[in-house]
Amino acid sequence: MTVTARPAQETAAAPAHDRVYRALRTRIMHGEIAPGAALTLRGIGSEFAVSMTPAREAVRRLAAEGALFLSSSGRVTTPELTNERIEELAALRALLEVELASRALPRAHMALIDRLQTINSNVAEMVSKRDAVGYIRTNLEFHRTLYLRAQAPAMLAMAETVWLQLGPTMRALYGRLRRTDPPQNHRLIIAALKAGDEPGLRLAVRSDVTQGLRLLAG
Amino acid sequence: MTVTARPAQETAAAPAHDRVYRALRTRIMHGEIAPGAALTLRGIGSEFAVSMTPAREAVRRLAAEGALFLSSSGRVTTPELTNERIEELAALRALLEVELASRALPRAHMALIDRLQTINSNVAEMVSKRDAVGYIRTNLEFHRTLYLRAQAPAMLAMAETVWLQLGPTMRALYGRLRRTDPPQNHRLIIAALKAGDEPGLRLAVRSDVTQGLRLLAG
DNA sequence: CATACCGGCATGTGATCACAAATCCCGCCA
DNA sequence: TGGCGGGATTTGTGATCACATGCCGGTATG
Repeated sequence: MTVTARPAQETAAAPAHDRVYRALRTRIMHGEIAPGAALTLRGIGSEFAVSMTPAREAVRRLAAEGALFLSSSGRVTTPELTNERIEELAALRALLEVELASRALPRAHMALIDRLQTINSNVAEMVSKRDAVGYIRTNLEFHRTLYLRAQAPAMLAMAETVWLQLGPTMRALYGRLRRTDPPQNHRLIIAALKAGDEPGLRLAVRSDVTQGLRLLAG
Repeated sequence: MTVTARPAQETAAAPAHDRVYRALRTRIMHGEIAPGAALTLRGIGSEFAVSMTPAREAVRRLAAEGALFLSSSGRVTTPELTNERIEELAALRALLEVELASRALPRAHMALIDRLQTINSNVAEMVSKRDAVGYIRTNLEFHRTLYLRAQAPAMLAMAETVWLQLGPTMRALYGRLRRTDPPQNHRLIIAALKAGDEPGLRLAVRSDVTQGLRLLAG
């Protein structure tokens, strides 16, 4: 088939493997797939109406980012993380996101803070609706919006890779915990941004990032 | 063709795409390819006596790790980093490797320190021989040997990803700077390990990781 | 009733091919 | 002499196929 040249709308005319990659990536990052779930190349191919070739490329790419696990025989599943691995990834989030927030701080003007507050109200809504996927999505949007201001694309890419790896597990985790209180740490982050309080910001981000992942230790 | 089932020697019987991936990865990480150098799928395929399919998978995997750059039309080159990107990657190295070293410290016994000293003498030899690739290789071996003790595989994988991205640029950088003095920071690292001095270790690692990358700012 | 064997099916791997588009190079014209 | 157009070639993309292997059933046997 090759590229059918979208009549309009699309500016890039994305190749098939890229469309598949992006679709799967979003699904995994948002926790729409359970940990340990199996995928097949032919299954992916038929779902997106492509052959095995682009499906394979998308899967390889995701596996390289740690978003998928390839068994020794090549079978594809979402990763089932051990507690140790989860703690390590949480530590990575803390390390990377504290730095990103710190770099974003001097560039965070009122317009950005307003946007963060808007997003945060969406987060609160998702929490109250107990919409796990919606919560993960808006929560990541909150963090990404802040970190984009850091002007550090490589660092942001690494943070997103960690989110990807945690995706399926996040879903399982947030499904387990029944919370309806709004995200308190997000308010601390916004307050620290307003005050230009860097130590406070670092602490708030660290708490926000590690809070949800701690409860599995019990 | 498929797998020809190695008679012996190999424990894993690596698939073609994996062999290609590993070979290219080593080359790139060790700085054996110049920044901006072009690769072709057919070229890679014929070099490793495989078809385009495994070559493509290896390239995609490396591109996902940032080791290769794919132009919008799909052309494959090693990345040409801007100064900003190099500084960001150096900051990432500092962030990740300081943490890894810190986690390795409590587990660093004499046997490990001895091995580090042996590796370090190899580093010194490479420096005196002005062997850029050999220097990069032994230098990374020094760091990896230390960080393996941190028992943090995800964090180590991220650090290696950063090394990969810097590979081609490292070569160009170290080729430019004519140094023959042995690695002073490595000695500081070893001394801090012996003394169990965590702040000193963090500082030494940070200096070692950022030193070589600073000179481009001038 | 548990376990080991075995056959069929599902699945990943790699080769090959057709196609489109990007790139390159050479000659032409101003 | 320098820039530009156009055709040949290079190059990535995606589909399809043959094949080996691994997985999962049933069945027979202890």
